[in-house]
Amino acid sequence: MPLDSTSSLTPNRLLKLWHDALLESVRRDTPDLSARQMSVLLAVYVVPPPHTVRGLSSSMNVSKPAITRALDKLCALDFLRRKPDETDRRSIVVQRTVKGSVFLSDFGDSIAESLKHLDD
Amino acid sequence: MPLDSTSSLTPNRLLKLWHDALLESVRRDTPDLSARQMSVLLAVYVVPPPHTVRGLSSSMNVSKPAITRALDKLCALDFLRRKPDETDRRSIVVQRTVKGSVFLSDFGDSIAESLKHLDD
DNA sequence: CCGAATCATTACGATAACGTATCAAAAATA
DNA sequence: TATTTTTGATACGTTATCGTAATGATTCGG
Repeated sequence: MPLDSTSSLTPNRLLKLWHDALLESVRRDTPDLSARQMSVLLAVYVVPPPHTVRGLSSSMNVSKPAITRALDKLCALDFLRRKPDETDRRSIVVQRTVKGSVFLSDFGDSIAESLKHLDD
Repeated sequence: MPLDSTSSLTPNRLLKLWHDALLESVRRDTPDLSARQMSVLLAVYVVPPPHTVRGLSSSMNVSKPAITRALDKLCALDFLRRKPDETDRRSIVVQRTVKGSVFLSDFGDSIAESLKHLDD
């Protein structure tokens, strides 16, 4: 029997999954990112490149300065990297880093763990 | 074939699910809660009562003033309610509200929707 | 009883994030 | 080439949250 046929992921159970995984990340000493910051980070790792400030801004429906600030923090954490766009030097390209990959990979594992113990 | 046997919820796919659902909540005009605030709200709705400040504080590994402040915001939104504990009048009991139930119910539906379209 | 412990909250100064307006630099347009 | 547009970043004042330390109220223990 496949692991995911954890009875059926109803909205209520998904809410519990969200709670468990979120609680784990709040408890841990991991850098606590706002919803926006986390959303930016995930976008870069989950959505195919390239990623620019204006692209993230429009897809998230958030002002450009807010994206710039989120990038400031995520770059300071070394979770993302800004790289000048050679073809259009007004733009920058947001890239992944090893540290960011590890952070999100751990987070993904944490969600999977929460899913595994959803009935405990 | 059950809906949830969506191939198999690997950590990477769970990360994408998290991204999609989080993006939806960032995009929407819904009140944006910090991770801690969301965690408090979810705890009250997902974990069996009773809920007190000290209980939330210790389970989340967060200072009591931080919980009080989160409650300030969540009560202002009418997502939670403080009720004096009759048996021990030093304590308060945190309770659910209709508005909070609706908010979380909608959020659960949103996650379910993201799960449904995980492969789009 | 009366001091000590426990509960939630408030005070405080520091830090972080917000939105709007503006900026310099580069590109597109004319 | 001169003007306009676009891009990402900064400036500015405001609001929100933080952690530590106190505060008032209540309960517990001797």
